Amino acid sequence: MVEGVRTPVAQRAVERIKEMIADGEVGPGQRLPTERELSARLGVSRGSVREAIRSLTTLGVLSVRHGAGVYVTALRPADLLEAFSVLAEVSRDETLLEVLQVRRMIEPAATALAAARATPEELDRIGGLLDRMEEGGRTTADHGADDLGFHRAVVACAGNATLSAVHAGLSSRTFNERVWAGLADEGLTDTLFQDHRRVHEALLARDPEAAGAAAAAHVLRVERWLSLRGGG
Amino acid sequence: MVEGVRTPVAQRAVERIKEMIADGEVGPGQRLPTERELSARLGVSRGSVREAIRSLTTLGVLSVRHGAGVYVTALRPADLLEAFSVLAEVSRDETLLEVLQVRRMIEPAATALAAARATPEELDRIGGLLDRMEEGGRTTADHGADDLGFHRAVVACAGNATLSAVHAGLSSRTFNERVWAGLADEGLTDTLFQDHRRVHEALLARDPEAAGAAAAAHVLRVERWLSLRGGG
DNA sequence: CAGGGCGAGTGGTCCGACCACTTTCGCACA
DNA sequence: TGTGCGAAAGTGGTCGGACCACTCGCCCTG
Repeated sequence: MVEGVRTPVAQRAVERIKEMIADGEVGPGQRLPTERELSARLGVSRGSVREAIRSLTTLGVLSVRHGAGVYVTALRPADLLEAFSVLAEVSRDETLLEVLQVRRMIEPAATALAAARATPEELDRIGGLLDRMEEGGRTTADHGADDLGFHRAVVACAGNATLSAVHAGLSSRTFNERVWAGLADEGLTDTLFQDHRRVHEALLARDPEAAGAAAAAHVLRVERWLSLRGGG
Repeated sequence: MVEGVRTPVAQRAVERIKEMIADGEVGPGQRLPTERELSARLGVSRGSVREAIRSLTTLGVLSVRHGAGVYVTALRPADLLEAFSVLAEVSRDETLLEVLQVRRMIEPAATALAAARATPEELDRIGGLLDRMEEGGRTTADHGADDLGFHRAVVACAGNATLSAVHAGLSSRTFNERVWAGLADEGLTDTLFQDHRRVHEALLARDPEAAGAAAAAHVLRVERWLSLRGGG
């Protein structure tokens, strides 16, 4: 025997469950066998089954309902990418620059798409977000959160759930708060507000190019601030 | 008491461990306390601690070494986005169109960056990939795998690990194999080879715009084929 | 027929035991 | 004195069983 590779039981259980889904034994939205039955069928302890389920739940493949059973999710990108948001959550400055660089690739294109596809209601709602954001009495932390909401709303208008999920993974509230606090120190809050208005106007005008350009300028502003602050 | 929200213990354990990392109590590469000690410190059973660890391991935040301990990963995007690759693995056709749309946003920009940053060695290697790919005797499945390698190599030249990780999550070998098989049926294999060559030439010429355009055309070709096949 | 309650079934959590693996340290040997 | 090996301690891996918390459906009651 030169095997040498001992795969953890829980890991194998993950594979087996994934197979059950891939083979169509259980489809999206359907219920998985009981933890106790899976335990018997896979020949592993219930604890290991639970670890496997926990793993797939974290990935957004399964969804657990206490007392009711374990279900396969709809397997939509949004389900699978929710976990993905830890990235921006634990990343550090060097990687934040990388993250922003990727956002600068995505957001302009997404915003351009939004200009073509956004519904009047969506545009209205975005305008409302901006109005509220510019009201007095809001902290920089609020601004960071509002900004996040604004960008997500815009990207959502593009009508691509995968895009929204990826974008969400590249954004984070805490990071945004830091950025807005930093930019406020330099008196750039109004400049950022203007960036937002410019995007909104381009969306209202159904002008993809202008929308994309406005979004690119906005992200670039943040990116430049971060790189200067980090470098010097 | 109108609380009503009973957070699962294991979930809270996840939060606590994430806090430990966010607060710098344990940094990247460092060892976490023992499962048994965490169990005591968090006031939950070892089983629940294990589920929490399993969850964070799945996310790429922790790494477990049997008999040696649990470690925090380097927390590089590549670590955190590995899990992300399940997306392309279990997605179905409708979402594949969304995925391709996102790739069409990313790849041109990434390829343009690569034109500016690629080292001669990298360009050489990419040329070698293309040579091998165009040799005789390769199946369409091989072509799909080769294509994946080509795109990943190009994106890697951009020098942005986050970008590479996101791109990897949006690509999948099995999907590529299907596409190349389908396109081969329509005699388009050579057209795709030409797409690749055009990208490579633009990289060699250090021409970002041409590189981006070539990449966009390539992805668009695949996207169009998929949407036509899906629609009719 | 409608309402409510009870019970079976499911996931949630805990405990304690033992196995598999890694690392370390001290002893015996050269 | 140096070195290599083996035992032991410590860590994660797995198991089994027990009990709690929650959901749902059946059945009894009015």
